[in-house]
Amino acid sequence: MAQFQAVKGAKDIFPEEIVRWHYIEEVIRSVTALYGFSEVRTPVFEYTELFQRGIGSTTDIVGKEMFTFLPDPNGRSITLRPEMTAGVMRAFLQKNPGGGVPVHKLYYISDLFRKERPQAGRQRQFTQFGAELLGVSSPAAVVEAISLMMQVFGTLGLHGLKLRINSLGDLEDRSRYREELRRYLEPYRDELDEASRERFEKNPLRILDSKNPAVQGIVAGAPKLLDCIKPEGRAEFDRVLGYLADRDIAYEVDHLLVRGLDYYGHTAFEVVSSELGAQDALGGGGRYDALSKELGGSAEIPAVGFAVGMERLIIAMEKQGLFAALSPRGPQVFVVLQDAGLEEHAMRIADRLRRAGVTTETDLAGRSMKAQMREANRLLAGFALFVGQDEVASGNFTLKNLRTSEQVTLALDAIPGVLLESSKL
RNA sequence: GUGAUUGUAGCUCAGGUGGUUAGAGCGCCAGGUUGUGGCCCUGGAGGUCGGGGGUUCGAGUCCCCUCAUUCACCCCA
Repeated sequence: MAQFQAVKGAKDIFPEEIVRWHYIEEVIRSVTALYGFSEVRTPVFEYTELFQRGIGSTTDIVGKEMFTFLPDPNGRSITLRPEMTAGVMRAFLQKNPGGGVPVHKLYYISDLFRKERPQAGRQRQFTQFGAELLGVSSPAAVVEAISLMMQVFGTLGLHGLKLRINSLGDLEDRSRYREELRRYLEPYRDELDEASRERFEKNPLRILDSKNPAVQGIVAGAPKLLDCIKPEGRAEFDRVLGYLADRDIAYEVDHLLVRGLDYYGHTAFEVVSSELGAQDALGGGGRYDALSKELGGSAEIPAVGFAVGMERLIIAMEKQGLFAALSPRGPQVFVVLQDAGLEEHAMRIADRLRRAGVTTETDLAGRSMKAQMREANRLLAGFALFVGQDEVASGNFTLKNLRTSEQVTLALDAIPGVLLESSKL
């Protein structure tokens, strides 16, 4: 029988890599705290309609990438969450049905599921760190979200990132622009690729971010979305840009940036890294004021948020050598026993050391002393404690410092103190 | 869903035009040191050559199918 493998697009994470996750998570928790964000956890699945309404039924995510199933024959269709924003908004609305609540600042580090073909920086189960600011979407709020995201990157030591930003305007602006774009593209219709021709009908804005060089050439001369935005919207966007400049956050206005999810409006942004290969977006976000009503909320709740791909973050950090300082920590002591007959003594001693707060490893496989010493070395143990007939009889034990190779003989009671003292250095 | 790529020991990989018992490095185990690691030396274990079918006297090598991997497209974090 063939051995089982992890499901396509799903990854196991072992201790060597977990230390990286812990490190990044720690940074995220401390930086979000600086900005007053608190963690939120929502269910991994939601009713399918939530995503259809929230993300938009014409998007690829909803159209072909969701893991959807029926829990029982007559049950409602359920979907493993492909993103977090819709779920967080749903949770918020469910908790605060009447609205009229103060601003909420929430962050999450959560697993998501998308049925895509895996490739570099893309998995079917993946993790996003993200933050949502609910109740305001003022220029100050937008900049707070962006600056939180950038500060996380900065604290992690990432460099060479590019922040791209654009305004998508409101619904009216966009429909006006849609027509203008169609008028511009009409003459080039035959030169567009098949996908773009289809988008011409359904969602012409998405032609803008095509990767096809021929299409990019055509699109380069297209009218700009920003020019179709009403003066108020334009003024707000300029304030966002002003605040960013004030904060020394470098950005680049990208007229071709249109986010793929339907709920975005006004300011949208993304951060790309050249370390990532084809899937170069490290994070992205924007305002989504329209989402709350789309999900049945009684009032429109202004909101801004962003999401960052954790696996991509790890790839980029790895490429920049930012994990070098993460040194593995071994046990403070390894209890080495002379022969298997002393196992009981060794276990008792290990127990005593652990109760005293000393991280302790011991041989569990009844192996030779040489093998035990090798194991101690492999585990990067600080000390070896020898347990033999003589020690048990006399109550005095040999403790060897595995860095310096120095040995001392000590009464058992003195050992925890020595070990705890030495690990402070 | 489409295209390409790769699949040989636990890991990283060698194995011109098909030819006898399939190799290396690292790792693992043991010994050299009958109570002592890291270095060194010696030895050992470990392989349905992804799976199935075919061509052939003979297939790791050639052909077909299949599964899996990786990268890219689509799209997105």
